[in-house]
Amino acid sequence: MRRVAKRLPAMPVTEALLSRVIILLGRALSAHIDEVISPYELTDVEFRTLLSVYSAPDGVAGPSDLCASLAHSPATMTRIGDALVARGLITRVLSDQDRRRMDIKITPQGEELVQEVLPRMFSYTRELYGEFSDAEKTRLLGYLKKLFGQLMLDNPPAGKGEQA
Amino acid sequence: MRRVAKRLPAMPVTEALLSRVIILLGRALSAHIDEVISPYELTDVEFRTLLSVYSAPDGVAGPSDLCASLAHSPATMTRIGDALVARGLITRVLSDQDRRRMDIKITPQGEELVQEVLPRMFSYTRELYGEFSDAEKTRLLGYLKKLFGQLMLDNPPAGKGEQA
DNA sequence: GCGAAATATTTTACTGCGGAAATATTAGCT
DNA sequence: AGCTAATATTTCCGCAGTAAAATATTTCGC
Repeated sequence: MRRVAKRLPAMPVTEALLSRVIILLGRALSAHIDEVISPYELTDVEFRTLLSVYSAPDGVAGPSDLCASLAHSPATMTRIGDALVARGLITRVLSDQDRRRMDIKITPQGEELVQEVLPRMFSYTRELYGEFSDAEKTRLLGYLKKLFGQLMLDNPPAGKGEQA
Repeated sequence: MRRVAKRLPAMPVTEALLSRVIILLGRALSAHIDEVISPYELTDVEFRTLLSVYSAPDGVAGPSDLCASLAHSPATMTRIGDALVARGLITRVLSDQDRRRMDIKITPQGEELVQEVLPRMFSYTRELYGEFSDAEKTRLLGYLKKLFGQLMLDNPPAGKGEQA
């Protein structure tokens, strides 16, 4: 990147570097999540979907709810559901009130898996920010949120999921 | 996420939130890059490859160099090269010194494209950090680098490209 | 109540990105 | 010369995701 800067002096070096590092960090963090859940034969989106069901207000959610909060198409959500049902992690039955809908619930095995996986992520996450003081973490989060807000101004203000 | 925290009090909320926001930011930034280059009918990896060639030390690079610095497989790099050649943005000829290698050079049209696209990215990038003072940007970058360093300790220290 | 429009989900067919393995060619070493 | 390693390409395949059509059900206006 320095080499690019040499050829285009108008480049905002620090800012471009910031964006680049954020992108790389995002990828690395995603990759780590994949790694933690890979032994369970789940993809990241499957796991995140399971988490959404796990934490759903009444323990029930419909595919459309999950589509909205996870930003996937209905077709994708169907296949994710198939996978989770096949693994016995969720159940999917027709809703009594509205028989167009499906009621998705987590199974005991699903809860068990979540409660087994999340602590592993937590310990790694804690380790990751071990060198940060509480004040630093707070300040970093503030910066990131500010950036996020700026990014959502012009860009599609389409809700990126669960609103932090 | 708050709902998850309610069910698992052991969760490091701030830290998890930090990681989540970084991932989302990374995706949003990537999406914006895609958006800027989409009128040129180039994918992000094609554009990044073009940039690598643009800024290559002697204006020449081989597929294997690009593979290493952009973390792609040889097969992928061949196809990226095909696309860039088809658009007349690079040339790819057998090296004289080593006839296993290809010498990839950027064409005038390629340089033109880079010099047309980058300024657009720059102006957006500047805007993005408009609310940040120099000191804040520096501090943010410091935090992110610290995090990056921590992340590269345990994780595959496999070089993530051009070393910032 | 009954038909039309709206809603929720699934199915089908397709795209795009990326990689692994096999192949061909060449370089370097002894 | 002959063997091994390096370089790039081709072929084939898989994964993840979507759009649009198909299906089933509910809601609303009259």
